[in-house]
Order: sequence, then C-alpha cells, then structure tokens
Amino acid sequence: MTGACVFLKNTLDLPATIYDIAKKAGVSIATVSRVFNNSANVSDKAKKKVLAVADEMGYHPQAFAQGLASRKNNTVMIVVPVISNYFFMEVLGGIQDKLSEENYELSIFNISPNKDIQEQVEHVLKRRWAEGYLFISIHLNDKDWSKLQKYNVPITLVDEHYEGFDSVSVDNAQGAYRAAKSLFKKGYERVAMLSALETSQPIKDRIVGYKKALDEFGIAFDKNLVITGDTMYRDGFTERAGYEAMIKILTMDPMPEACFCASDIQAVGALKAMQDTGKQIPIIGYDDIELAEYMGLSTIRQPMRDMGFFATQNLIERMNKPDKAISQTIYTPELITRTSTEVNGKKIDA
Amino acid sequence: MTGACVFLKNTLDLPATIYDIAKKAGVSIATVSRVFNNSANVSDKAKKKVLAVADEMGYHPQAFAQGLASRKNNTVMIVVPVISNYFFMEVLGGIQDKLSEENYELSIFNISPNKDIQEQVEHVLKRRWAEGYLFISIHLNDKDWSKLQKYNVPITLVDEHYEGFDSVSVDNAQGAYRAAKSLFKKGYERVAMLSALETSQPIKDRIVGYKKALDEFGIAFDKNLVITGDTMYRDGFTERAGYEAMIKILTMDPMPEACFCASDIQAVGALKAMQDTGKQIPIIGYDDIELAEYMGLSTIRQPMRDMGFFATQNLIERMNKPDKAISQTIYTPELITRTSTEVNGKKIDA
DNA sequence: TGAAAAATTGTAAGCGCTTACATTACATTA
DNA sequence: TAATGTAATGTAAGCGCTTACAATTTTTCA
Repeated sequence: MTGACVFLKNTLDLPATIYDIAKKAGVSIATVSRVFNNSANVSDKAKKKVLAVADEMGYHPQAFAQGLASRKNNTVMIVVPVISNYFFMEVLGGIQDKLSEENYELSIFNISPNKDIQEQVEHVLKRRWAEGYLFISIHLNDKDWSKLQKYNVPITLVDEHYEGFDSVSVDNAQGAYRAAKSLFKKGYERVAMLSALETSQPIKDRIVGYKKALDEFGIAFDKNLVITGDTMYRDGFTERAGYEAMIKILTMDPMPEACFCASDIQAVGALKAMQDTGKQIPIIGYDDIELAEYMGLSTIRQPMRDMGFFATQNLIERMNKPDKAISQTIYTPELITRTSTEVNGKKIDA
Repeated sequence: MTGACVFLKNTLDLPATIYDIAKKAGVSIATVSRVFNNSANVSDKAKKKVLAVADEMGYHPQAFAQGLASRKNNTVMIVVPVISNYFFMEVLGGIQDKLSEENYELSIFNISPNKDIQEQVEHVLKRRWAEGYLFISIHLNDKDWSKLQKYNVPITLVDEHYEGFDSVSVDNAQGAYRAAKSLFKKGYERVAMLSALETSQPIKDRIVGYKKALDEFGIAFDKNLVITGDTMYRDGFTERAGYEAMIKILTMDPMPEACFCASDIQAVGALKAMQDTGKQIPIIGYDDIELAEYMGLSTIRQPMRDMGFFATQNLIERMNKPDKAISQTIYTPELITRTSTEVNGKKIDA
C-alpha cells in the first residue's frame, strides 16, 4: 500500500521540473528554458526534442519560479472597488478585447469598500503581483496618489484623473451638463437630479455639470431637488436606490417637471416607480448601458468599452516604455435621445 | 546627475528584501519570515522591531518568492468563459462575500471562447497559479473532466456537474419545466421557447425541461416553436438576441400564445420587441437578475449569489482537507410570478 | 583546409523567500 | 548549582526558474 502511495506521489503529485525535462531530453536546463521563452539560438532539433519530452511529461513552467527569476510575470492586474456593476463590466469587456491581442495574464483585485482604500492599494503594489495595474473607479486625493508614484510601477487610471499617472476618463461634469441642458431646452425649469452617494467622485462631478446647466439657463440651484434613495449599497447606484429616490420625487409638492438620473441603473428603478405610481415625468439616464436601448431610456453615453480598451493599450505601452510621456485622455460623453424624454408619455401611446 | 540616479535606483526602484529588514533589525531572515507568517516562537521584542523596520522601509514579502519557497500562494482562481454577464456577476458577488471572510487572494482567468477550452483549462492548471479553482459555467464532457482529475488539485464546479469534482449547480431542466408548466397551467398551448445557442449546456437542459412540461400536458413538441435570435454573441444571451427572436415569434402565423425565455436578459429584449410591435403575449424569463423585479418580469430564480458563496466555502474546505468526500449540490430553482405573465396586458392598464 | 565568426549549448549564480535542523538563551527543577 | 527542558534565534539548503558568461560546435569564407 505504501509503495503504491509513493508511486502516486512521484508521478502525479510532484509535477515535472525543468531539470526532469532537461535530463530526459539530454540537454541543459538553460536550453529548456530557452525553448519555453521562444528565445532565439536554439537548434530546431533541440527545440523539437524538448517540446516532445515536455508534452509527454506534462511539463509547464511554473509561474512563480519564472516570476521570481525573471522579476516579471506577464500579468496585468485590475484594481477595482466594485466588480459587479455595469460600468465595470463594460470596461472589463474593453480590457479583455485588448488583452486578448497580447500575451498577458489578467488578474483582478477587489478593493473592499469597508477597509482603508489607500492601504489596500499600497498592499497590492507592494506585493508586486503584476507588472502593470489598471485602477478603475478608484478615487483618491492628490496627496494619496502622489504617494503611489514612488512605487514606480506602470499604472493607468480609468474613470479618475491625476496628473502623475496615465489616465482615461470621461468628463462627468460635461456629461451631466449636457443631460440637464437637454431638459432645460425643452422648457422644464424644475428639473430634479436623482443622485447617489454624495461623497462619490462621479456624483460630485455630475452635480457640478447640473449646476452649470442651471446657471446657463438662469435657474437658481435648489438643493431640495437633488434627491437620493435610502439604500446606499454600491454607493446608491442600484435599481432600488433609484426607485426609492423617484418615489420621493414624485411625491414632492410641486412635483418636479423632469429628472436627470446619475446612472442608467437608477433610472431603471425610477421608471418602475413611475409605472407603479402612474405618475410620469421625462427622465434621462447616464452611462448608456446596453439595457438603456431596450428601455427606451434617453441617456448620456460613456464609451466604457473603448475606455477599457484604450487604457489597456496605454498601460502596455508604458510597461514597454516606462519613460514615455504621461497622457491624460478625457472622453466627452454624448447625448443619446430615446423615448424617456418625450413629453406626455408619448412612448406609451406609440 | 548619475549619482542622483543611482541614489534613486537604490532607494526606490529596488524594493527592500527580507535581508535588508533582517540586517537593519539586527535579526536573521528566518525571524523576519516568522514575523510575517505570524508563526509562534518570536519574542515580542523581535516582532516589534521587525515590524517597525519593515514599515519604515516599506517592505512587504513578495508573492512570488513566497509562492516558490512555500509551494503555496493563498490564491483562489476563478476560471470562466464570459466575465461580463449577469449570471457571473451575481455568482462573483457570492464568491467575494465568502472570500472576504478568508485570507485568500482572488484571481480570474478568462477562458477565450475561440480557442480550445480543454487546452486552456489545462494550461491554467499546469501553471499552478492558484491553490484552488472555481470553474464557472465551463462545460466539458465526462472524458475531458476526468483528464483534469489527474492534476489532483482542489476544483469546485459551478453551474456544471461532474461526479469527480465538488459541484454546485442548478437543476436547469427543473427550472425550465416549472416555467413552461406555469404557462400551460394558465391554459396556453402554443408556448414558444425563446432559446439561445443550442450547443450551450444550459440551453440543452432547459429544452429538456420545456419538453417535459409539454409531455405532461399532452402537447406535442413543435420544433418551430423553439426560436433563437441571429446574434450569437455571448451564446445568444443578450438583449439583442432576445429582441430578434421575439420579433420572429410575434410574426409567426399563428402567433404563439405565450413565451418562455431562456434568460432574463433576453426577456428584456423580448419585452422591447413587444412594445415596438404593439403585440403582446405573456412571457417568463429565467435567472431573476435584479432587473427582473423592476421590469415586472416573471421568472425562474436561480440562487446565483448563494451558489457562489457556497461553492467558495466548499472549495476552501477541500483545500484544507483534500480527502473529504466529494459533494454535489444541486439547487432547485423557484418560480417568481410578476406582471409579465398576467393576461391581456393587464400590466399596462394597471 | 583552417582560422575566425556565428550559432548553439552548458555552467553556475542568483531571484526572495520558507523551513528543517542546529544552536543559543533562558527558565525550571531537584 | 548542575542538569534538563523550552522558547527564541540562526544557518543553510533548497523552491524552479532566468540569464550572464564561458565553452563548445557549426558555419563561413579566404
């Protein structure tokens, strides 16, 4: 019995190493290594032999040993606070589109919103899991960002902007401005903003844009028109929070004439609230998630997929060329008009 | 200038190693290692000193070196074909809930649907990136699964079932059966199935359930009533595919009386198709994504979050106790009734 | 054909850690 | 106080790979 066990151990538990392959193929470990790194200067004969033996023994270089010896690991790590949301999903799609063209592994680190963000981010960087990092929707102040620079590692920011790193973001204020403006232009004056967690950076920026539009139309800012739901899970970017907020809006007296929602997903909840109460006002969302088209939701389109793609491209460039100039890419979001902003429930009559 | 550069290199580029800390703290590297591994038998004095020095020098053990030396890496890897879909998002939520209680890193490997799946999976296992793997929505035949067993590594299957591994899945046939049955019970006979890529395992299973319900009500199977869209991106589990399929359904003659959709996300597209055409039939979805509630969509609830949570728990147990008995967990999905299955567009009048 | 150049291969020194084992320091007991 | 046990620390041998550099083989061409 024991004998059988030992046998198992040797043939299955312990995977072949570069030494095993070298010995069996009758070459040195250096040659085996070269074969697996596609390095030049290996004879066809040796290469074939090594590959054959490796295949036979089920050998594959071990990521850790490679990483340690070469001090790189061909990994790009995404650092993100909330994985399960639409914005991230779309951005991720773009990242993968790009990464699939390259030979990098992808790893995702999920920052917990309950612990200190800065600390977690530094932890990740210190462990040096990856060669390059994509920070998505991570918002720090300039001082904290600057602290990260000393790690001297390729980082590209997505949905955030800081001068010391490459970044790909959207002009949130501009987007909100366009959304609000489109409503004011239709003649509405009491336009509510269906907001989310006030301390979140996108919300801050979007409120700026909303105010700018107010200014332009000479309408005074009324903070009572900025409404949030009570559920602050996912910073309030949920259907539920949108529903709650819209219920509040619809029961205000006087009722606002129109509504700008901070995200499409909240707008979904808001639409439901209107349906449930039978009251209806024009609303416009933000993001243009795929769903929006199918809900007839007017919205502000953020090129999320493009952002992911471009950020990844940018990161890879920096990994290959650490000294290239830092670039800040800012997309301007676009107004998409659908039925939800049509007057008098036209959409239902159609 | 050069001097400055060298200075920079030494203080910033090259992170401190365990030797630097040991030297500065006046202890051996073994002691430093012990401190960072919370091992017993370190005096408080030494511990404090090491921690202080490490903090000062910004030291953190390097994941690769640890992994190589200890032959483990505290990482759980998710292996999944499509990251950006609702099912995965929810499951992921559950995984993270569990993982946040433990001290494991999370890594995600995205199987490309264009390359050979079996090959990619083996690649991952061979590289030994992680100590345990969660295979989500990866469908192989028994022979291929059995090949993976020889890697002798903890694996838990989610949304798939194979006797050789722990698994957590949902009875898809049962879910589809319940959905279809609920429609037949209302007296509809020509019930269409809005399907997706036929070769996908969940679809196969759901068709089985649909047929079973037909049988039970003595209705003959009509393959013309199993409709898919033309867009096969994401295996046809998209709003667009649902829209396309529903358009087909609504233009059939005679038109089906009701429809069972293979997923909620397709149902969203289907609802839009009904709205656009002005025709309407009762429909029921599948999944119960958060959205469904806000669309008034009747559906079959899969406990996605629970599945992720439980699978992770199961995996961790196996990692700690490799010899424990293999367990197969199969959830039975639940019928959730909302307005989309109410007769005669009641929902719009409401 | 033979020397020099080019291509291929091998040797060996790490990469930054963990950990078995040896050693030392300190506490306990008779 | 010496003998013994225990806690704390150190030493050194890897973990499986990469890669300078050295050694060898092959090719080139006068």
